[in-house]
Amino acid sequence: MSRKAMVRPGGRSARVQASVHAAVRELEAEMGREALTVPLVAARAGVTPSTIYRRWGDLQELLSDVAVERLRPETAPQDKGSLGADLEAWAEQFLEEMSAPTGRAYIRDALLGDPDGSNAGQCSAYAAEQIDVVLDRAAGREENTPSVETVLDRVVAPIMYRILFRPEGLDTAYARQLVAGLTGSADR
Amino acid sequence: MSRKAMVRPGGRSARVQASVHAAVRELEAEMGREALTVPLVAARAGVTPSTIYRRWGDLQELLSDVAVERLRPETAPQDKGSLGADLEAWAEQFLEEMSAPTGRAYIRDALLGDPDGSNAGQCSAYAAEQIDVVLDRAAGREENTPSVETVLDRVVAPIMYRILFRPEGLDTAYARQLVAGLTGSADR
DNA sequence: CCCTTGAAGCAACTTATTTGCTTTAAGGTG
DNA sequence: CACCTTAAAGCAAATAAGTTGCTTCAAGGG
Repeated sequence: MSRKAMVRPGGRSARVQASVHAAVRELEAEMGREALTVPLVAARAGVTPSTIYRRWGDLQELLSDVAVERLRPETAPQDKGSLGADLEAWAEQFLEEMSAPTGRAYIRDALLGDPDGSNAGQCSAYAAEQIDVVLDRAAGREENTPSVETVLDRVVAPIMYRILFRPEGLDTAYARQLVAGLTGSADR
Repeated sequence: MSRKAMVRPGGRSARVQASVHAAVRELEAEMGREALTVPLVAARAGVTPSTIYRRWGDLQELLSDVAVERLRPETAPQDKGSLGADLEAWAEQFLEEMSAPTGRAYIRDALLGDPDGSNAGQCSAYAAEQIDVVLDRAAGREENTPSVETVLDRVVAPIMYRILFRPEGLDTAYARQLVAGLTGSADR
């Protein structure tokens, strides 16, 4: 979000940004990600290509911004009554969303056009927030809780690693197994 | 390696591929990754741009191929006398290589221009091979060994996750801590 | 209400990418 | 060994993308 963050909040810039993002989403849905080009997006957004080049630099950075928006979780994690059950449910859903073809495409896009790593950092922050909610809830129940860091290392990282580097045979059982390994041995 | 794999082994194709790869490495060293373009690489390699476009599709796929080559480990893991020490040494070195700016760039490139995931899979296979050597050695000493999968989940995945998503404050202590968590509790 | 200023539009220009056709040379065949 | 076959390379023309200097617009501050 390097450039986006500098945008003036209320006026024309905001409208341009919104219409460009909307154009990306529409065209992605209509013709697929492969078919996107800057001039095409510009035309749909009613904007000149140079506006996009100047604000985003290139297609990848624009897609990265849009991808991060789509990776933002929409709902708080479900409350299943215990830390183990909450984490399990969250991890399963996370794995399912992220390992689906569209999820993987968003992750790749987010990483891709991200010179300074801020978009990738945002993705990780989303996961950390969700985990934080689960852990706070468990702490409220006086359960023993691992740290957010530990959950990131033991659950999130393996899932993401496999999605990115070994996309074969990923299923929700894997997510359950990771959570079990964590709650079972109660590390750290 | 989708396209590269189809190349006839001995003849002109192989020479072209070698000279294109060499051109990428030279130009990367001389002018930096940002400055690379297909026409530039082609000129250095003594080849027409259309050759590159037809064989690799675009600059990203070419860079991805080259990046994977550079991520291939060059030496077998050191033998430090015990599983814990071997894993620790390997993990430290892995983290240092991968988290250095050039290592991160190669990882990103490898993931980036990799439509079918085969280059990313190769990266993971390299790590798995190295770990396999360490584990075999430990088994030969009659030590209790975790599975390769476990080491990937508990050591490699967290390191890669942090490199890609949270590049702040990574040091060898982190690698040691991951290995300690694994050998200490002897999971699975 | 009028400046200031960052961002958008426009247009000319440069560079990259695609494509049809021709030529080359590796590898197999008689 | 000369001759085919064929995948891949070269070439060049055409299209498309990306860059840039300059002009115009409109939000926000005085």
